[in-house]
Amino acid sequence: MARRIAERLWLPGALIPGEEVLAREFGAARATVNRALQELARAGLVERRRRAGTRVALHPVREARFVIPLVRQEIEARGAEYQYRLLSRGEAAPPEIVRARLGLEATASLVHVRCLHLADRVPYQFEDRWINPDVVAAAREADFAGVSPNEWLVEHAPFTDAEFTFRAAAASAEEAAVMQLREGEPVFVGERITWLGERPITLVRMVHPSSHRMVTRL
Amino acid sequence: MARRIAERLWLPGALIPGEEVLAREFGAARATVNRALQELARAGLVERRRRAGTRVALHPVREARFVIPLVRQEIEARGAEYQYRLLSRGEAAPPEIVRARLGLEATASLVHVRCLHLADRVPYQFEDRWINPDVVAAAREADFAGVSPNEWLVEHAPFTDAEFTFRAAAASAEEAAVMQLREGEPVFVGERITWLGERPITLVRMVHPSSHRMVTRL
DNA sequence: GAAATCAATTTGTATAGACATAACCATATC
DNA sequence: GATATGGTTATGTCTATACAAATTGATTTC
Repeated sequence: MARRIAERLWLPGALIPGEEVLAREFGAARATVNRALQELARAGLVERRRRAGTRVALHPVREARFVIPLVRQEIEARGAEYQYRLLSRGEAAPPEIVRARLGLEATASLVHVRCLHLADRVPYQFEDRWINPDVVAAAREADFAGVSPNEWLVEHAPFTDAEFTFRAAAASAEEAAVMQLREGEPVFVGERITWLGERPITLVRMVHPSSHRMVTRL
Repeated sequence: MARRIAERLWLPGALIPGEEVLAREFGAARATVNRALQELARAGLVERRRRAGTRVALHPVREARFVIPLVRQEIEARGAEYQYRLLSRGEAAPPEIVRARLGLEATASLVHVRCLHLADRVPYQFEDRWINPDVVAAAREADFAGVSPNEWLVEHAPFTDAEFTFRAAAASAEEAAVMQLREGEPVFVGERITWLGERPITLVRMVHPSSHRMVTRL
């Protein structure tokens, strides 16, 4: 069926035969045709609606999927040597922008960790993280000297929801110093917020040098 | 089952009961349990292997999914006015870097289109595209004056494979001029290559000002 | 002791059948 | 003519059953 769409045997917008008809044609059970069509729908090739039938997507709103591994795995997968350096660790009232993004009270106090991940001794990612100790109490005791908060949280704080943001930005003076860049140089910034149910766990800002590439195939 | 994992009732790395046992426990058919577990596996929460069973993922390699809509839809979805401006259109031998990325012969000649997408009269995306007329012959006739190559290709050239790359870069002199930025200012660059089977269709470079954000929730 | 073989187990996938659910469409009602 | 009503139909999802495929672990063989 994917081939028929690619070869324009079934044109965009066209209604394709019903599951029962296709099942008979392909000599398969309707359940099997259903599974196949659901896969095509997930891939964005067709649009399905009850009673209305299945049609070839007019504007295939495809989606790209990016795996989000641990930094260490990401670095080691490239065959590079991984190093971790803790820059600072403390507890403080977060800046207004962080507080608001996490939807916290004005009185909230968060664990703040800044650290650096290196690949072959070159700065790869600068991590600036705020952790909510009301949800992850153990974060108050963790010293993050040996294990990065990234890995520590995977072990200690499961999450149910997450939001990712990616953008380009100019390196701040601090980021430039840490990453061995010039101030104002473009950097690739990822931001992630995770929740356990309704409660925010952590907000992390991950800064990469502009040589960084996020790639995916579909 | 997702709840059990989130609540650490089933710990990371632990082997969870077999499908048959779970089916009995939940009062469902094994096929249903199988579907549920396959969903959890796709979400990266568990890892499954035949005969070995299902275990809770140690390092939940989650994946983020970004929908890749048409620029116009993206802009209109924000409630902004969409405008399109064709900057140039021609046919030429591509620069070596483009040729190599597409895996083409040195003699290849490609259709080259440069255009601008605006949101509320502000430059939103600069599109620099190369199209392979050997695969999409109609591209030689299309003038791209009214419809952007982005939308034109969706209508005229189905693809089977695609590769997306995102990164931060410094605006070139040309990009800065077109996007009303200063040269060297950070820009968010997306690059997409699509293929029909083995044959490359198009390579597009999409440049956004640094205010652009790519967001997803999971 | 190492390698080959084999049975058991768990997931993967297919089947047929059933009912649920949503949406379209024609008809009836006001 | 506008609004309800209900039948029809395509997809959504579940059940029960069967067999395939992969991998483990024990056993046998050399």
